[in-house]
Amino acid sequence: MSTARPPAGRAKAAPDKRRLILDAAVRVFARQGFHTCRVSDIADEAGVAYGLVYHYFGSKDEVLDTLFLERWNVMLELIREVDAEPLPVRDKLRAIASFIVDSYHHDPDLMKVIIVEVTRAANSFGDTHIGTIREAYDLIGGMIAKAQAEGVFKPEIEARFAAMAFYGAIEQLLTGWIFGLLPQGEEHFERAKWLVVETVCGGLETRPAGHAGAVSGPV
Amino acid sequence: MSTARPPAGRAKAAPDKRRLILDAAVRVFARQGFHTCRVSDIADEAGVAYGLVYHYFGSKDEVLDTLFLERWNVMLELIREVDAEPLPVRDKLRAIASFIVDSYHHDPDLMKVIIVEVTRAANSFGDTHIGTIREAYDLIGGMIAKAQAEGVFKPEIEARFAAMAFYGAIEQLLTGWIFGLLPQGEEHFERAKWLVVETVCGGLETRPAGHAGAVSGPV
DNA sequence: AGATGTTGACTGACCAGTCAATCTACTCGG
DNA sequence: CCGAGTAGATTGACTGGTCAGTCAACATCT
Repeated sequence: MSTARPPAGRAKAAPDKRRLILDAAVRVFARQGFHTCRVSDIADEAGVAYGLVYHYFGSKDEVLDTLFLERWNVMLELIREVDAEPLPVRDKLRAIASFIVDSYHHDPDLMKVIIVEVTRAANSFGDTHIGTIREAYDLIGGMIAKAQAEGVFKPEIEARFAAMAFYGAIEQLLTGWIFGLLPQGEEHFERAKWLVVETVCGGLETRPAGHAGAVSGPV
Repeated sequence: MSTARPPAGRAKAAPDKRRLILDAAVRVFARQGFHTCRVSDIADEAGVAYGLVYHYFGSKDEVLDTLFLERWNVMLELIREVDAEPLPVRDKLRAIASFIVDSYHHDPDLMKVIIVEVTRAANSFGDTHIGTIREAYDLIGGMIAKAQAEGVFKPEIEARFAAMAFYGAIEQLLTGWIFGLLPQGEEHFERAKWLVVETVCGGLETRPAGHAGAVSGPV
């Protein structure tokens, strides 16, 4: 049941096999998929004995759970921080899109695993973490609702729906990269962030005019 | 290898066990997920002997492949038809959104299976059908590119990206329904179609003004 | 009688999870 | 400073159960 068993006072040289296993699992899950890979694949990839995986994790599932929660909580944290600041919606959404795209840029395998095996897995893992996943959607929905209350966004579109569409658009861009359907690279990543925010905000904003200074593209 | 083995000249009373198995598979896949269910679950659900599944299909995989292709090809067909007609982009996209949402409305389980097990499964099935899946994205991308060429849509957003965002927004709405995160029902389905088109087109159109007659909502 | 449909017991492979043994690294009394 | 004691880390052979796919027999139709 325990999700992590940090060696606490460890700080010096130790190779931290737990981390090693987690990182290896990301690569293996990304390459073969959670259901198709064997626990021994993870152990091999980590250069570690089979049994050690079970020393640190209660089950194969727990390895994936850990990976997901580790990352998703970072995102939740960021969303909350952004939400707390007194920024225009557009900037808030922009920050979220940036975070997700940057996460992919930084570790494509991890994001692939999270999206494919958890976020979109309507059975097993998706169900298990639905509450945690939902938090993100709700937070975004809240931002949009607030913008509507302030008159920045049109009120006739349910905030929850808009939040899902926004998040879905981002995730699909990642999917496009994962499947090799969209061109990757720094430049395209920046462009994608801009596109998503521009599109969604453009469609939601009250005053369709006034793209002042934002029309020319990202960075 | 063969995907289907249609009984050809069949037309009369036969219970058409093949169809029975396919329909049962949809229910079982939707309920338990492809990887977690056993072939015997499908046979049981269909009220048919285990071996009969292998009489009609070469493998468990082939059952899913068949379900996916059957439906995806219908969608491809629709997109091509819509594309061929001389309609404004907005109407074309609207038709696509409608089709997908209606498909979910008509058979939620089937759409759930297709999305969760194929469309978004970056390994195995996703890879197998990537070409077919891509066709849909390309077709939509083409529509958007054309609209850009005509000056209806802004040219600075890559059409391919916009297509992915559009499709992703729709799929995420279905995901919201599948996970029980969004309210369902005729009314909400109609609203969702409108939202997606309104949002995406609103963000892509050249003249952000002129929502004439479309602002008040669907139907 | 031949073809096609239908049955379900069986097999062979595979793999998650267990466990007893071995190996560290560090503690502490002498 | 030493060496027995110990707790955690690490190993990999093994087990128990599961399940995709096979097949030989039986049924039904033409």
